[in-house]
Amino acid sequence: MQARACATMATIFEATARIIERDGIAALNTNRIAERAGIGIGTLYEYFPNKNAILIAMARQRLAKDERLVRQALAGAEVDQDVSPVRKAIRTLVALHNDRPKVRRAVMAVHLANGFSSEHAKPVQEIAGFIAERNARLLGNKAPQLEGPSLFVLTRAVIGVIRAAFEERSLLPGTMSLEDELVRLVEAYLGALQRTHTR
Amino acid sequence: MQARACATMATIFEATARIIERDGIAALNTNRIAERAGIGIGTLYEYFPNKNAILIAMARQRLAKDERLVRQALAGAEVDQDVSPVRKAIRTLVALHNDRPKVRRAVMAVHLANGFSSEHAKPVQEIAGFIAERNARLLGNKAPQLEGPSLFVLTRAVIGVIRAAFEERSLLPGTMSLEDELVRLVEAYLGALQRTHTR
Amino acid sequence: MQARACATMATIFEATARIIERDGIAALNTNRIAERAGIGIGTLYEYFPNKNAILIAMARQRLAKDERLVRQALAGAEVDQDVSPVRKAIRTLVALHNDRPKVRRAVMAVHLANGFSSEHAKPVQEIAGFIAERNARLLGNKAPQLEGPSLFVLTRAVIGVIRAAFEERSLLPGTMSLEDELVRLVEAYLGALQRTHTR
Amino acid sequence: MQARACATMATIFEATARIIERDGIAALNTNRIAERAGIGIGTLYEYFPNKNAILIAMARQRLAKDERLVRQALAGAEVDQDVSPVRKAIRTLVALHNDRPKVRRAVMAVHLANGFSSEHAKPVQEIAGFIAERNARLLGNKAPQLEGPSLFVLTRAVIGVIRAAFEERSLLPGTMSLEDELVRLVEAYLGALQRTHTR
DNA sequence: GATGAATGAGAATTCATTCAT
DNA sequence: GATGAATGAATTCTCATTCAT
Repeated sequence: MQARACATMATIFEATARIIERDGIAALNTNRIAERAGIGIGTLYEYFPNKNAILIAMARQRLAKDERLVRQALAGAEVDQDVSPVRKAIRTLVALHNDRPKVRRAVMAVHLANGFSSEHAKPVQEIAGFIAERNARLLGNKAPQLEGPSLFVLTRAVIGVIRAAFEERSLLPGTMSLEDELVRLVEAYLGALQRTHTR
Repeated sequence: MQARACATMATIFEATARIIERDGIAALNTNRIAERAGIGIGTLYEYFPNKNAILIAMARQRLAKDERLVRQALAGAEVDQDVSPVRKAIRTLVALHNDRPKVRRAVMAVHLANGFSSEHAKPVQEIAGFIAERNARLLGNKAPQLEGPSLFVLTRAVIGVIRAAFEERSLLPGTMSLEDELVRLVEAYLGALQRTHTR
Repeated sequence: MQARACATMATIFEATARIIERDGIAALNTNRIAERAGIGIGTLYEYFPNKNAILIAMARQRLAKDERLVRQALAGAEVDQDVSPVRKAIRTLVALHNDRPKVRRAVMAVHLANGFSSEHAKPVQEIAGFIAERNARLLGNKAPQLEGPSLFVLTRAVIGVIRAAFEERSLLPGTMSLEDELVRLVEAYLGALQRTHTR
Repeated sequence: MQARACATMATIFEATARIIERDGIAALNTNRIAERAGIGIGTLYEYFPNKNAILIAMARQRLAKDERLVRQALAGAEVDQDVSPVRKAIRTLVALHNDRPKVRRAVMAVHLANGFSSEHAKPVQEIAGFIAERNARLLGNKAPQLEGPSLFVLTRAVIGVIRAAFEERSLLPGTMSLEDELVRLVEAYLGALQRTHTR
């Protein structure tokens, strides 16, 4: 019963994603979702109170996945010392945006438009916290103080760049240089913070 | 006749802006715009082929204004040596986002959703170019090479942060710290670039 | 469910017919149809993709009825030898045009304007085929060769006259003479054909 | 001034015809006519009280031309004895329908829909009258009595066939057989009439 | 729990026509 | 006599949502 419900929801999500990918978000409507999902329109409303709720649920699912994968990547970075955790995190973040980018964009736009914008930064905030903590451990009190405004700026800068890279269909996403420059940006900023703090 | 047409367009823009501010973009429809603008619905369609076109025109007007003001600010920075051009540019950019933020957000979202995303970065690109040039002048060949990926990353990081600050209704926009941290971000990145380049 | 759907479609047809009869085709619009049919406008669009489709469906229904009735009449003519099959067919055809002539005219005009003009001649073609076959049976190889151009000319002449009689609101439709003259026209032409053929 | 007015009207007619030919009658609207005619919309309303009036005037102009040309053809037939007047008339009639058939169809449909259907048969009526008279002259009282119902049937049969040939985009219009069969139809009918009358 | 026919408020857009210049 | 900006009634059609089965 619970499993059944989850399966139905997954079907609804998949149908929605496919419509967005093929025909754009403007062509998305509840009847179409139900049809493609192979369920009755009434059933759809059994699972979601309204159309928007579907999109928002999708966005949240995605953000949760982001968080999960980023955590995993950082945990892996602990072990695998070849790559810096910053680079690892950024690489994961870029990869996440590569997964069904059109759907991601559309779904996030709705999520945002509905005022849940703060939820967006959570996964990145996660990383930042982790890195700050790690730095504290390694550098002691010489660690950059990552909090409040600086935390905000760093995290939003990173997501801002990644999002722009995908939205503007620039050629960057495929390149290594996007990752390189983002790493540079983060490390430069962290360095600057640290210098201020130490002084 | 030309002046008249411009006035009508301005009226339409103003009506649209007011509706967005009061009732949100979901409540925006052409009949309402015409009504609030005090013109016939037919007249509205004499000026714009469809609803979307109004929003896109507004976004473009806004971006043009951004560019103009940023240029002015940078020109002023030449004279007034108290404030660094980077800070001056960032201050202007933040100020621009403070002007009717709800309208800006809505209008830009449509502009973006219609595939004009590349136009968004133009004003910031402008600044970056100016600063790069200035640096080249002052530092000679030690100046950071601002182009391609690094130009992209820097500009999108800045807009990303500013946009997030407004969209997430954080308290930053009012504070000095947003500006401070952005300046730090930009200068740190430029510094890092320069170091790489020189080495 | 199937029966229900048919009933709804019949209701829509009836409402449409009544509006055409009372106020003319210019006054016909989907909202009015739905209103008179006692259904929601949305329901109407559940059954027909657009306004035109309703009119075209009506025309087709009518043409199907024509064919059915003409077939019946010809079948009856086999038995009842008092009246020639030509006269019987023409009588039926005239009668069919007498049934809601205003609706018929309007509906057929749309059908025609949408490029389905070839469907119009089907019922008459039917008769022609029947008569040609009968003649062949009775007269053997002396029967007039009714095919290609001559079939076209004969059938369109008959419908042309009947349509004109109704469209021009002439007094003929009520009279016996319309029928008499049409019979004369058909028999004269068939005779001429036969003579050419025999010679 | 008078000449000027006629020229403007001709321009309006030509613009209307072109729009009908290119985009169909559904795409015809007064603003477009004015634009294509290179005149102001206000000017158009100086010449015609409303949109329909334009189409009706065009239909009438065309019918007048029909009549003129048919008269000329018949007059010519008096002299040139090689071709029967019936054939000559039919040939002219077919030729007339070949001239901008799409425009003719559209314009006549409107003319008809506005209740001027009786005007349609005038040119053909003309011919019929001429032929009847000629027959009377040649055959004396043995001539077929062409009047009332028989006149109606003969004339409408001919136009019905020609119109169908063009509307159904049959291949006939190019062929000789259309003309041949029409001549056969008319002569057969006239012959039948004469036989009845004589008996 | 599933269904899907029915709904109707509401949105975009058109276009014949007017009238002040 | 010409113009064309302005008009707004009217129309088509969409789609989120409901509710009886």
